[in-house]
Amino acid sequence: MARTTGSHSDITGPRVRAAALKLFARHGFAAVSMRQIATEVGVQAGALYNYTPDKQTLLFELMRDHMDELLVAVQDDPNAPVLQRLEHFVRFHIGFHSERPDAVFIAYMELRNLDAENFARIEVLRSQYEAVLQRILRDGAAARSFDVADPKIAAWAVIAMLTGVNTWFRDGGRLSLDDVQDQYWNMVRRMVGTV
Amino acid sequence: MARTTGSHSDITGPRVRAAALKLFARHGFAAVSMRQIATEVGVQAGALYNYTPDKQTLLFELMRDHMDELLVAVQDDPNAPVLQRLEHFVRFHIGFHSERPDAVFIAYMELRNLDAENFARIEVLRSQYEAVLQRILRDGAAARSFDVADPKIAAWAVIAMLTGVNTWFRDGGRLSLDDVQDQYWNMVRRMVGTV
DNA sequence: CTTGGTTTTGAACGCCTGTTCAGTTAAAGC
DNA sequence: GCTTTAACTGAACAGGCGTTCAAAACCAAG
Repeated sequence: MARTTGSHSDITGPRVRAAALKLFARHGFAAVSMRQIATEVGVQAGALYNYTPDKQTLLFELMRDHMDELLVAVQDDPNAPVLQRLEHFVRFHIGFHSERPDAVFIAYMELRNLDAENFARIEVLRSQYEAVLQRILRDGAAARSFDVADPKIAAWAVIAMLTGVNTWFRDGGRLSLDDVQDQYWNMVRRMVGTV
Repeated sequence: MARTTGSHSDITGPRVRAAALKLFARHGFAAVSMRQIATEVGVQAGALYNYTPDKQTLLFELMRDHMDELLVAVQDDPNAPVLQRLEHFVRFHIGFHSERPDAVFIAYMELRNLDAENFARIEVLRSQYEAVLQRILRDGAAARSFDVADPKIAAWAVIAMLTGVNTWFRDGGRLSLDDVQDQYWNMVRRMVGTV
């Protein structure tokens, strides 16, 4: 036996995913060819197929990995004060998403390029994330800490608003991440009618 | 002279744009071929070039027409009470966008498929629309009717939130358009700290 | 019914697509 | 230093791409 450890696949594999992530985010899944990804990695197109069975799976796994990371990272303590839980969620969402703009972009833009089965899988993960915020809003409404007519819609509204940050926020711009988190937390706090 | 009136181009032209709008929204600009559009129209691919110089221009004109319509339709009366101006904007945005989901989808998703020049043109139009809401928020802040720390960011937050409606709202669903407009107006009113 | 202009066809252009695979390269373990 | 095998190349496959254009079809006006 030879070449089991220290083989290049440990290096090339991540580089393939990184190149795909970058190019898909920049130009869109359908507009990027396997040869473009290969060139970015510094390899021939055929070599990519050591790391993914096909282009569709490459996209799906990028999205799934992103959603998995998101679900692991979001943490909600049901025993904490509900206002604090909401603040934590808002700051977390902005912070987490601002650190991986490419993955976020792909996760929101390339859903329609997934086949039906993969689409359904991603949708499950997305719903699980939304459910975290819905739970917070429902608990807050039940405790009369919040005044939200429809927690589902309020959750969608908050998430859309927070995710929108990624369209303009750039590190080193006019506002620091902290500034942005403060401002959005302020807006969300009012939005849910905190009493 | 012959065949000046009643010629087919008056019919085919709009049909080409309608087919492109539908297919671009469903599958994405890069994933749709000129032959697919032609099939949808019931014509050969070559015939499309009587109606657009190329695929890129077809996309650009769909986006430009949508933005033009939007800018004509949005109406803000600087002399009206500022709270009323904001309410009108919120209800208008939701109503206008819910009527043309395909065009909205394209306008937000296909920016990266525009060449640099066309991208810049669309960005100008988008800024003009954002400026309408910014003006309202600024006026409201100046009159101490609103409490907004940063009108630019508040405008982005509101627009992102409102545009998010299109990802889930379907006519004939659980909520009527009026319900949705009411709920979002409620959230926005609180968000800007109406006094 | 002919004329003249509009609209469409259908084939062709060169190039790019995702994917496969026999053959080459190179490094780790003996 | 030889063997083994993971990693990669480079060519090929069948098919699709955007776009062009001569020729045909079509239809209203004269």
